[in-house]
Amino acid sequence: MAANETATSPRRRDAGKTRQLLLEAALQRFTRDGYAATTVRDIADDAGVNVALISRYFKSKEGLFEACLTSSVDEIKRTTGDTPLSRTPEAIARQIAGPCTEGLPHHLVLLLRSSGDESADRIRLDLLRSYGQRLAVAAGRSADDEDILLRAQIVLAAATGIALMRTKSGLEPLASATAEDLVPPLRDLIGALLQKP
Amino acid sequence: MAANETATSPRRRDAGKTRQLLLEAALQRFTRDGYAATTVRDIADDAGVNVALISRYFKSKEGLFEACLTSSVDEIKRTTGDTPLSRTPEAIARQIAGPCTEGLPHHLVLLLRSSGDESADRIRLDLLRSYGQRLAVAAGRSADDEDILLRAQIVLAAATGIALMRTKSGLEPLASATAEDLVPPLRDLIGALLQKP
DNA sequence: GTACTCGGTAAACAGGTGTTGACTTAAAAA
DNA sequence: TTTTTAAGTCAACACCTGTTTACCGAGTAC
Repeated sequence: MAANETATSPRRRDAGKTRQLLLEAALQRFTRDGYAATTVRDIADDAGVNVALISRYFKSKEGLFEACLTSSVDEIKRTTGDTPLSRTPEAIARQIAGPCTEGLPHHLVLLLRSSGDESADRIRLDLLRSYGQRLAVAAGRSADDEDILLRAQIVLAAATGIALMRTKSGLEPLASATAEDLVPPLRDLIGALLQKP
Repeated sequence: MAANETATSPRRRDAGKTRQLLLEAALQRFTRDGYAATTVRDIADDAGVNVALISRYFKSKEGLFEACLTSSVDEIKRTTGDTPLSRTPEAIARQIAGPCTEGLPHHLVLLLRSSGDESADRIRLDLLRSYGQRLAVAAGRSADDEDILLRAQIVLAAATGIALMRTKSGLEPLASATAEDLVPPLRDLIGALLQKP
């Protein structure tokens, strides 16, 4: 059933609103199932709107996917701000350990999805690169240091893998571990990779 | 062009051989592009055989995918043997740091792919679970210790994420890092997660 | 009221998907 | 050789994919 439908309100006509409904539904589907496994009819049904509106508002399925990507990038930037990341491994760990249906883990998983499209790949790569640099800076190092940059990217990749494994595999105890369970090991992981020796 | 074709040999009829050709082509495709993005015609073309033979030898696309999964599981077991894993973080790191087109990283990426089929999911989950346990044992702990099991699974998830990021994102310097580059940070990562305090 | 705008709908489209069945033909058995 | 077996081929199938087109009708301006 559509997310916003109620018996009393048959949903007034509002292009902006339905555009956003489509975007949210697409974000969920693309993140959970990937690009190829998701059909435009799935997305439209989830959003409770007509399929043709995807082509109208986003030009194509790929256009919708790109919109999801940039929307995700924007929200990451909005959430974490322009300021450098929290400096302590503890704080970084806490971000990664968040619920995997929202927040950073969710966005990281989407960033791994690929439509095969070139411009989408560029968006994805740009964010990963900048996020890696900020992670290096947060560790109190220069982003020019190739070694620490590699280590920061390993942290990023590890966080993504953990998020993916948590949501998709059902591997226990990892899948249903709470943030409290995850923070201590993640703190160790981040500390070992980024802390100055 | 087909992997085995040469000008001199028009390939003799051999059910076992073509079955294996299909399996190898499917492994590559499924691992690189995922289940939904891969067509049976792609696989058949790569293998240089007729599409209909997929249905004949593996019953369906899903059957072929399952065959890939169990084949991958078998090879992991064959490679790492029944004996516990190497005990040192260094040795484990070296496995994870291997080339991402073969060996453990390759297999781990395939294990993340999903066809949505239930029995395939079970195969995947069984291997992940057992591999996590062996990792815990290799760390010199009991597999019953919930905390160390969680940490072992985090190592597994991290290794998978790294393999995926290396092959799919093109994020530098991670994407083209050599094993020598990767082993030191990975040794730190594994040591921090699994070493006794 | 009428005319216009534009968000929304329905049906069809062209092409690609996995799968099937009848056929051919190479190789082994008689 | 002839017969028999089974590996491989071909063409069609029913369905699903993303996308487009023509149409409907609620809300607004006149």
